[in-house]
Amino acid sequence: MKQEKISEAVVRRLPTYLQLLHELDRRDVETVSSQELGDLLGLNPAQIRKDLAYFGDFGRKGVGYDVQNLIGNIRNILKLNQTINVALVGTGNLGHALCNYNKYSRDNNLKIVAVFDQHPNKIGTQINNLTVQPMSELKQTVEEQYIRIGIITVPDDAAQSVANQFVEAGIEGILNFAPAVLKVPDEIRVHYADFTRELLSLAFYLENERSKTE
Amino acid sequence: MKQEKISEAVVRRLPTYLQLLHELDRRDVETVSSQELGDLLGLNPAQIRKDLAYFGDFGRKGVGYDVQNLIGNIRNILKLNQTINVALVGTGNLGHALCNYNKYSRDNNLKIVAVFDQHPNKIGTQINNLTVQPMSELKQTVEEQYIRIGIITVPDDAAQSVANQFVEAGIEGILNFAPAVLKVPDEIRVHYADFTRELLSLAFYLENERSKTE
DNA sequence: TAGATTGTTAATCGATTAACAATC
DNA sequence: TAGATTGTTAATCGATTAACAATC
Repeated sequence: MKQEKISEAVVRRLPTYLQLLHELDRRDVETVSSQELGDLLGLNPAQIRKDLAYFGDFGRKGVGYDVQNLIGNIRNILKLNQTINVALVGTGNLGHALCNYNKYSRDNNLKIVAVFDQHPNKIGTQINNLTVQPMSELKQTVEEQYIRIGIITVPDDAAQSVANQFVEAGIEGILNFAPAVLKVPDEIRVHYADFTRELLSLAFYLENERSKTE
Repeated sequence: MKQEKISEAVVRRLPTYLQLLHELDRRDVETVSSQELGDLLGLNPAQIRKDLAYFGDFGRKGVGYDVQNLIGNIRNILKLNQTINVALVGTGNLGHALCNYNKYSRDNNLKIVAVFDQHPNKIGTQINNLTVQPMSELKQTVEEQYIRIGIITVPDDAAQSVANQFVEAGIEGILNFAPAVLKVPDEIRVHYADFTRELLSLAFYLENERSKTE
């Protein structure tokens, strides 16, 4: 283990590793080699070893990695062993989907603990035990509940305004679902979960000129 | 313009460019330089020029890029000027959200034209003018409706099975929302829109040890 | 014309992969 | 011990950035 700066590419692979390891664990696989992981993920085994080695010596020479042990280590790296509170703004379909989608609170400790909306007729309604709050309460709630991550699921034209309010409230990171580029201070990290980007770039790779009779 | 192989990184930036250009167009901006685009997107202007130059000479020296003209060109590159039919499997919250979310059919021509679910009690229900169909009809519908892209919004343990059926039906690309790594033939392209990855990697960047009294 | 900005080549930077000594 | 596989260094590959001639 050496303390270099960890590249973003490395960090983005960690959740994928974790996902696969959880699956292997469910299948009662106890040990896995970088070669096997590479095969399953379509990655170079050297890359996997190098990625993991940034954070510690997790493997055993001649043996490989202990699945449960590696899961624990990656969870630690990603800070999933502590509870991280999350706020969500925008209770449209997508917001609802995310609130209900507790997959990400099953294995990790990221929890949506507050939900906000700008629409007066949404305020006060219940989503999954949470009462939709007005935007005016955002700052206070973020502070009181130690909320560290904000999720934005509002229409694109409202996204920047919500981001500003999150920043103002002292959030550390933003996950933005709106198809908009956000401007925030450098110390705030924004990740984009904008599926239109994925969908559009997918279209690029389609074959040209499929004859369509119509 | 030169015909090299286009790297994935370049392709992934194109939707972002397009997004911003649409916004500039709405603000009646007629011309934009790579410098301005770079400022707005946090990218190096040389990179933007180089990205665009892969596909053609879209700019004018001493002037910049005509916004509407560049929009048209990028739309062409991404094949958004033809209608591309899309199928969706999984009518949970997320599936509903995507069906209703017609943002991506406002500016581009990717259209969800068929919806499927495995649950008997979902079949026959209506989502946005579309009748939920059983999985048994997937192959035939894909063929009849020239569906080229499949979206997967089922639970992770069902994702691979759905992917197999999409491949079998002759789909060209898959957008997978399930937190699972899919195995498909090389010629099928899979993009992941798995927000848990984004959320988990975001957690990595949080400050350590925020003292939480509780 | 003078100023601005492209398209592109060359230089730099960073990330991936290969190779192998260490060792379980 | 022999075989396997790590952790890590060195080599390669690719992507980003700088620089600048071409030209609007």
